[in-house]
Amino acid sequence: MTQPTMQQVAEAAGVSTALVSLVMRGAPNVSDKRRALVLKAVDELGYRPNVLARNLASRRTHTLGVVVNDLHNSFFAEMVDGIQTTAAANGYRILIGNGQHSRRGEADAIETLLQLRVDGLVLAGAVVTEGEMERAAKSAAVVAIGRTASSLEIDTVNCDESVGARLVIDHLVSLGHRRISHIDGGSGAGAATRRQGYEAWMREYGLGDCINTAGGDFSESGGYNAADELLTLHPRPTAIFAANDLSAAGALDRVEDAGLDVPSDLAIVGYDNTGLAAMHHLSLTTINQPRGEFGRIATELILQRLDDGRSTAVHHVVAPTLVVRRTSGPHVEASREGEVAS
Amino acid sequence: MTQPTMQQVAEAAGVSTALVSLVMRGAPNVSDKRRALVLKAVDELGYRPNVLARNLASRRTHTLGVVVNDLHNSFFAEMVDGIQTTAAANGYRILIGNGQHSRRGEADAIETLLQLRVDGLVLAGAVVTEGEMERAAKSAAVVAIGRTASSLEIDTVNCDESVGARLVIDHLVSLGHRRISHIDGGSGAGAATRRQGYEAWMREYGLGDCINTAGGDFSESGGYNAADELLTLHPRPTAIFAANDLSAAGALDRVEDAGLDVPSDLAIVGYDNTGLAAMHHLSLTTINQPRGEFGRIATELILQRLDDGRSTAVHHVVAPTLVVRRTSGPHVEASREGEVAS
DNA sequence: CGTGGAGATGAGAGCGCTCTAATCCGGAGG
DNA sequence: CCTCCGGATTAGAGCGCTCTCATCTCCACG
Repeated sequence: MTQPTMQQVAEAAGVSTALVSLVMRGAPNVSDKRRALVLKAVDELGYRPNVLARNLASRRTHTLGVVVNDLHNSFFAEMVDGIQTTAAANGYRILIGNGQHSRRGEADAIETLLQLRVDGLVLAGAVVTEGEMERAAKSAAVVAIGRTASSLEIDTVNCDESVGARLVIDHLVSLGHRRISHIDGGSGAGAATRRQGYEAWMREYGLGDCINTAGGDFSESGGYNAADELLTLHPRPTAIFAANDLSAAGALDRVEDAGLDVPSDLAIVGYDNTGLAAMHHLSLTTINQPRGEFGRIATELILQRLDDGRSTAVHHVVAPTLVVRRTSGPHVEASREGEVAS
Repeated sequence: MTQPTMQQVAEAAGVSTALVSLVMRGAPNVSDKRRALVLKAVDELGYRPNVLARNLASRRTHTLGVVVNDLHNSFFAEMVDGIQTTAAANGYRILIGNGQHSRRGEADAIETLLQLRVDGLVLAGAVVTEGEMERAAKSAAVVAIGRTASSLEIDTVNCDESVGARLVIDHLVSLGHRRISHIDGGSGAGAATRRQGYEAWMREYGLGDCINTAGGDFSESGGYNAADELLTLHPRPTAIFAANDLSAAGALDRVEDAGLDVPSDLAIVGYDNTGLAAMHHLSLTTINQPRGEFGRIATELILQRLDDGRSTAVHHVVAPTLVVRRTSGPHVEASREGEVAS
């Protein structure tokens, strides 16, 4: 279990440890002869550099820490892909810390990563306080995805939720909808901005009177209950804009239970473009956030601080896009006429 | 950006670095007076122990590496929770490496973690070769989840797929089904054992004649196409056992497109009990694997090697359970009678 | 054949911590 | 008041590597 050291490799190859170090780091000024000698020894001994010692001595880990708020949320997976790809392309490795969905867990993960002396830290959907982020920023380059930060030391990457809301309203209005209700995300991350965007764009279209928000909590059952509430309205809304896909799915359930047809009786639009939305079964119109892009940009921001020495904060805002699927369609007055006729 | 060291803390507190070290590690034989002195200095300087140096000096990292094959698969999230909880309870922290769904990515992640000198390594759904696992086992305690290993150095944790298949067949047969078809997972992990279990238990019930497998690939569209194929059979199967939830969802789609009712015309059972299956909209009967349990057991196996010095391999097999939801119900001959009547 | 200089190699001092062995200290016991 | 003892404290030698200099090679050039 005890591993060979650079010292042993040096002895086996008949050179100095400094030379072995150079070879291991791929330095250019090493003769082919010695390089071969060293590599042979490395191979025979099964030598594996001790990153701990290396990092300690070089005061640089070339490692980025990624703290995800919740591993269960597949939203983060693509983000991590983007981070990992960009990091690898620049000679950095990544280490993932799991926030376990709590502020405490997140703080622990950050601490662990900082103790390991990561060069940079990507906080994805972090719920820790800004103070904790600033504290972290004293030891590493920090970028937060999906939240704001006012410190000069912290960069951010966000999606323009207002644009997202606008895309939804634009889409629905162009389909002839006017009574567009919203199912919000309660106190969840991003819920407030989405709701504000909804209200702002409704007013922009002169539909201030039609603004109507039912309380949700980003969950399926929350969406179900909110839809239940919306269905009792007179006149009934012709479209529902849910704050995320899961609650849209819940709403869809409730609406279909009521015997209404989606989208002809009622259109439903979600948010996030999760795997769920793409399922044939649901085929939900939704807003897509470029998650891989988030990761890529976040990583680049860190690299700028690390390698280019930038020291002012950059706040990146990315525009979301609309993905049209089955659950949205032209407004049809059928159901209302039906009511009148009966 | 440069961080305070133990040296500085010692000076500030007017004690030796050795004493600071003792305080940081919570040693018992330190007077309250000095301890307070040290903690005060730590706090004022914002000192954070350098894990790199600590690990280097102590030759122990108290860190477990977790390599997940694919972060996108939420299957692993619960497993990681189990690992993390158990590890934390025993004074270990975890670091997650992402295999990026490829053998190469996995090998890289393993190498990174080993270079960091993790004490143990949990390979979740790993696709690396056994040789690579054995190589890793030379440097850390290794346990593989969801695959076999013959080395004495490697423990494993697996689910008994045969029992899973049996639970499904038992359930369907007890509901009166006989013509139970299978949608398999092609060459995916676990697909073969699930298919074999299906066939074995069908024979056990004397239903060898009804064995019928349509090729899938663990995907939604694969399930859809397989169901398409199964619906052309005469007589048509009355139940479908899909190798995972996603293909079950695809099958469900196809079956409902055909105007058949689930479960009265055709029952559908999935496998894995993913979040998908739990959705009200699908409400899929499926097989649950105790994922958190996997993680817990895997971690305990590692701790046994690490702290108790076990040196023989242990292969743990866990039993899955059946989760009955909406998509399975008694066999009703209605559709067939309907055909006869027309 | 001597010389200069660029490229290749080596010596050695840390990096920040742990850990062993040695030292210190205060009070119980004589 | 001295001795002794055990807990509290410290000195100092590493852990395995990097990095700065110093040194050594070797060959083109005069």
